[in-house]
Amino acid sequence: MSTNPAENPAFASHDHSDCVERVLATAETLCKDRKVRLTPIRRQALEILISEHKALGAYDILAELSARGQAAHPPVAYRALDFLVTHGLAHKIERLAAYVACAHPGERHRPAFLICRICQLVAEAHVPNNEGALGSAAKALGFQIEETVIEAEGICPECQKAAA
Amino acid sequence: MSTNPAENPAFASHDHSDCVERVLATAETLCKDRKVRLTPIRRQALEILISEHKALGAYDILAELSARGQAAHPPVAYRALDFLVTHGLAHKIERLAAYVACAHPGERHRPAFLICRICQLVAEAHVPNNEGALGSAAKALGFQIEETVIEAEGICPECQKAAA
DNA sequence: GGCTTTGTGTTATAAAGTTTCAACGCAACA
DNA sequence: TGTTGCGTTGAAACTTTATAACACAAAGCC
Repeated sequence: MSTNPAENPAFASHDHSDCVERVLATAETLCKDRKVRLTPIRRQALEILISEHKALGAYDILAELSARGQAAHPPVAYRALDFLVTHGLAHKIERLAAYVACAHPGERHRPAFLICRICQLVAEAHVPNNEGALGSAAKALGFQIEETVIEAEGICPECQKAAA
Repeated sequence: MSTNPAENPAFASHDHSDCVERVLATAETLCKDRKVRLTPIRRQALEILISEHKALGAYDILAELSARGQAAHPPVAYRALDFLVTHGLAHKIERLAAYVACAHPGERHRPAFLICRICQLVAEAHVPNNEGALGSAAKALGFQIEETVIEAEGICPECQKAAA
C-alpha cells in the first residue's frame, strides 16, 4: 500500500474490486489478531464503505444494509460504524457527519482528509504523527492531544479540470 | 492581542469582561467596515459566545437568546451563527457540533482548535496559513483547498493537574 | 449443560439542522 | 414623501443525525 500522497488513488481511476478485496482481507486478519469479531453486519458495513471513496452517512449505510436484508434500525448502522471506527477500519468525516473506509487499515496514523465539495470524493492523506503546527501549539500550551480531526474541503483535480 | 500560542489565555484565568468588551468592539468596527449589520440578535449571540471559552451548541445559544426575550425558533440561532461564522467572528467546532467566538477577529488565519474533553474549554491556536503536512499532501495531489478543519481533542493543562 | 460476555432487534426519543413563506424595517432614491 | 427593493426576522413544519433503554440471541468458556 502506497504511503506517498502523490500516489493516493482516491482521485484517480483504479481497479476498485481489487481495492475492496484487499481491504476486506486486511480487516479479517486484523480482527483475528485482536480477537474481535468481524460479524456479518460489520463486514457488510465495511464492504459498503469501501465500495465508494465517497463518505456515506450512517443512514446511507443503513439503507444499503436494509436492502441486503438486515434489520434497518439506526442503532444497527451506528453500532457497526462505531466498531469500524474503534478498530481503525473506518473514519468519521466530521465536516460531513459521514464515514469512509480507512485507506491504511492496521497502520498507525493520524488521518487527514481531502474532501471534494463537487464530486464528494474523499482522499485520505498520510500525515505524520507529529502534527507540525498543531503539535507544537499543543506542546507550548501543555495540552495533551488524544485525537485529531484534520479535514480540508475544496476541489479535486478532476473537478478542477471539469470546471475549466 | 497575542499571537503566540504559549500566551493563549483560554486555558489560564484572565480578566474576562475585558476580553468580551474588546471582541465586541472589534466586531462593531469590522461590521461597519464591511457595511454589514451587527443586529441585536447577532450581537447578543456573539456576546453569549464570548462569555465562555467553551463551545456552545446552537440550541444553547438559542436558549440563552430566548431567556433574553428573543424569539426562540432554531433558525434564529442558526442564522445568527451563520452570520458570525461567515464574517470570521465565530468558528464552528465540527467535532462538537458547536460554536466558539473567534479569538482573532479580523485577522486572516486558518484556525486550529484544542478541545479539552474534561472541562470543555476550547483554545484557538494560531496556525500559519501554510498547513505543513496537509498543504503539501494537497499540493502533491493537485487538490485545491478552500477551507480546513483542524481540531485536536485531549486534556488541557489544568485538567491534567487535577487528574494527577 | 450452565454461565458469562458480546452482539442484535426494536421501540422510542433526543439533538442538530433545514425549508418555506409571510411580514417587517430601513435605506435609497425619484 | 411615498414606494420600491433588499436584507432581516417570526413562525411552523420538517429532515437528518444520533442515542437510550431493554429484551433476546448467539458465541465462547469452564
